[in-house]
Amino acid sequence: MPELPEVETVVRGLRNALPGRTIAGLRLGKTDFIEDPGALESSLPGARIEEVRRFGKFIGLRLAGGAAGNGAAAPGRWLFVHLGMTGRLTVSPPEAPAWPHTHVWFSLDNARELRYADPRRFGQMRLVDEAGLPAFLSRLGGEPLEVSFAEFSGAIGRRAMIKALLLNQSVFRGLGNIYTDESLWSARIHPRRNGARLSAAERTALYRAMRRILAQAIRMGGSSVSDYVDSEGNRGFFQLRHNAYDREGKPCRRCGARIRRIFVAGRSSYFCPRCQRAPRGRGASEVSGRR
DNA sequence: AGCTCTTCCTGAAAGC
DNA sequence: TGCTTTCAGGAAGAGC
Repeated sequence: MPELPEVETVVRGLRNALPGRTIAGLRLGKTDFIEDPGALESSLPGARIEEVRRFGKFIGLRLAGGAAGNGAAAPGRWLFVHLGMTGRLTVSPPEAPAWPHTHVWFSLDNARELRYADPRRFGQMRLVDEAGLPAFLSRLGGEPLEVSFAEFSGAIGRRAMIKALLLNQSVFRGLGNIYTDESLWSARIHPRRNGARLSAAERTALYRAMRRILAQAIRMGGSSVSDYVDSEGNRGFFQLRHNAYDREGKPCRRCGARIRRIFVAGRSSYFCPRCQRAPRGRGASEVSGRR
């Protein structure tokens, strides 16, 4: 599942290949994950890719030129790509075999292809013009690696389970199931703890853990637990360092207790029942079913 | 405000 | 062995 470190890795790769290139043409397969497929087809050919940026889990390609639809020069705009769970955005020679479920092919002006493959099509692709950018960004919280401790502390000081807060993209943008579980394990905080009830020491530990883990994961090229590969098709290695995520029944690397899995905020949550003490009240460590 | 439930979709894994 | 069923999960929307 691509989260912040995986998307950052993809973006760094795309930065080596895309800026300055012009989109010569594009071909679409299934389009139900694209907000307005017609807009892509009619206006992207001829557009130049100026910049590649990451906004949380979104990959943003800043474009200039291309058709505006009425013959006038197109305004600046962004093509946003979200990889969902199984999306892959890669650059390859046109003759290279495509992954199964490739649905978008952008031919570039240097005989390379930018391709988007996504078996489950939980990804997204949409065009946003400059005027729409503030509205797009307003739905997203701060970047986890850029917010100050004061901002972090304020954002999680809410009456909701800390796991739900960290996953909520309007609180912070870019965290997903893997990095929330890893951060909470590292900071010894149970996923069902109430954000507003975390002590200053716990908030500090969580802030530091989150930053350290994200930075380390980026250095290792992200976690490849599902279909994730970078822009060149390579897998990441951080999955080898996971301490909690996907380790149900395995010994905690800190205390030896068995890692458990419960559902919190509608997601699997892996944690150590000994290191991460449940909040007082209901049996928060009981394994609950879903649906 | 914030929770649960549902929907989207496919392939891997479990079940029979 | 082989076919069928179950299920995970990011985001968004509905309903409570």
